[in-house]
Amino acid sequence: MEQHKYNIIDIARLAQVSTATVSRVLHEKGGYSKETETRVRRVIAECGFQLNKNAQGLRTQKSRNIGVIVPDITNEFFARIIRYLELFFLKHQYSVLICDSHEDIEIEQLHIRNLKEQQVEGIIYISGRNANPIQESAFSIPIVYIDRKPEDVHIFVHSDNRQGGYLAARELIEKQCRSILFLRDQKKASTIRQRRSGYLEALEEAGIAFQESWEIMTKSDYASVFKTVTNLLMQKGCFFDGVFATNDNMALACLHALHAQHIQVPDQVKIVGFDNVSISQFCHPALTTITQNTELMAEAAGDALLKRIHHELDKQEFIIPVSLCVREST
Amino acid sequence: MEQHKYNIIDIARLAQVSTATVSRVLHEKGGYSKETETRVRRVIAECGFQLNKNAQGLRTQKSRNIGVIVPDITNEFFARIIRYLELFFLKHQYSVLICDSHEDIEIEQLHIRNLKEQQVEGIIYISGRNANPIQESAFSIPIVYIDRKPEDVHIFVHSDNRQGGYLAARELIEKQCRSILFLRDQKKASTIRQRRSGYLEALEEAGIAFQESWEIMTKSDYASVFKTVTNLLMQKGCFFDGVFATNDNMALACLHALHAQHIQVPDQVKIVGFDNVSISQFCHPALTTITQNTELMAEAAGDALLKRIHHELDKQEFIIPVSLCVREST
DNA sequence: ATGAAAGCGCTAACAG
DNA sequence: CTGTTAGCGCTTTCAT
Repeated sequence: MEQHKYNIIDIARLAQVSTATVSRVLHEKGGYSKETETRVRRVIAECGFQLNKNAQGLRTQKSRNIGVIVPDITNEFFARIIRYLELFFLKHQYSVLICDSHEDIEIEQLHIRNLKEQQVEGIIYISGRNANPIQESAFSIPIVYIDRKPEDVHIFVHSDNRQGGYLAARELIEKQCRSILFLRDQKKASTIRQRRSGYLEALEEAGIAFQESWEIMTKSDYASVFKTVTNLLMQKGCFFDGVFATNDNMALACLHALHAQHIQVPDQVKIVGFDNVSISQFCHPALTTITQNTELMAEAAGDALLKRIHHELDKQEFIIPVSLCVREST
Repeated sequence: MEQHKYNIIDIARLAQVSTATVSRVLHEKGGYSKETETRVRRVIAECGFQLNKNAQGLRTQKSRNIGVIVPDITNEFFARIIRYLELFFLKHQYSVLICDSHEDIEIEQLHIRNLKEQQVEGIIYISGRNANPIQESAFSIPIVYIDRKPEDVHIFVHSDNRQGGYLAARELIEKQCRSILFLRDQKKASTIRQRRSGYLEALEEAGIAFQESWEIMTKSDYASVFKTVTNLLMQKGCFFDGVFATNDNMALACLHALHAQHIQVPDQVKIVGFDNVSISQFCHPALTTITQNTELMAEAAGDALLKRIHHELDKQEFIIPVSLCVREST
């Protein structure tokens, strides 16, 4: 194959036209005859010409790049959103620059600096459960937030967490649970608050009085949850017959802790998780859980960002519906 | 904050120097007095000036971008490699453009076209277990392959799969297994072939004669593996006391299939997986597995690519050591 | 130690 | 329908 990299001037020369015409053909702007078009296209194909995005971006002041900042790409839930985001923007001829912040403020700053240098036209900020206190002003670039409500006014999209909490609790109640733990991350986040209120709503609807002792706070990693649940069992026995955990990993740790104490799931205790990541389907018994629609979330965020870039949107909140996925743990 | 975007000319004017000097300060090239330096730096800081990578790339013909193509970012093993790659290149002032091919040749082409337009200086191609037959020539851009041996000469890095297979089988043998299944993806891939040969080596070393019926081929998704193992159990009973699965997901499916037939792990059958993804640590019983060192893989690949870009490397194979992680399934 | 100026590849306004 | 040309922001050679 050709070693030399062709530019638009080479193409113009070879096709015996001006660079303007080549550019017009390239972008299907019209204003050229059928013959010139075919001639130009043929030369482009023959040379394997590729547009130089740097030059284009410099000239047009539009990079067609957008940045995505995520706390941990290794987390399946985030990875899924990113996947759909990429697909969405590919369709719209934008490139996506993915930045894993490792929940480290310095790395995040480095990434943001880089995104600005890359002239991104917009940023999607996925904060997830572990919201960092980032600076939001001082930003002339449009930002769409996923999963986290920023302090000042902005665009953000998130699941219908309240509904999720409600569906989870209702499922447990329908399966005859009367003492339902709310096993949650100790961090305070709007997502958790919303899930809690849905859970409370379902309890109330069923005429079940919420007990303070049902709300179990813990660090959200597997080992911590396992220990918390085990301690609970040791100290107070199995005084509950249902658990709503605020994510699948916590639900799984809870499941194993119960199992280790010879408590049967779902016979003695039923469990509902949140997220519907693959682990919930491949554990034993498979977890009933709340599905967050990552595809819809990504599309809503992408749409919103594009609109924002084109000044067709100022501020808005997008709430993505969730659904109950019943498996073996209830 | 300032709304206007400053460029190097603005800075030059404000600092009463030429753009050349600003550029020199920016890149610490020397050739300026202490005073000018401080003056320039102050202006830069005050304005929040950010370099324009498009212009820089255009002028220098170096984008400082590298592309990473991956079949599925949702797969934790790949996601971990990406994470480390990002970190590595961040350190080296390169941006990483991550492309999820969805194992779809068309999407991959789109991504490759985009990477070329972005003027990437190199590409890291992670093919994983599901190698696509991609075009490798017709490429003037340096490529480093991870996990897959390309047909023509190139740079590639992969785990010591043979050693992994050997360690897995030896662990099983040491724990008194004498009939050890090799549960593998039906696809033929160099990684699997290597793991197989390590497994055979360990058997031979222990004086165990390999039986054809021990090699179980199956599609690698959870449901298929579950079905395959279940069928095996139905038809031939539990004629084995150990299983070496070529990845953790398969090992997990096997574990659950055994469990469903009331076969105890590790009492009756012991299992070793491969990869050491988080699921292997959070399942019950936790899986003994072979750890692939994703960090080292990423660093080797990054190093190699950088060297290749600077013409300091032509062709080479990098083999990354693996290790045995003993947990509860053996 | 510093500045002037050319030019990277492309687009778009303007001229014809 | 097509061409000419200025200029996007930056680096770098050559002068001074």
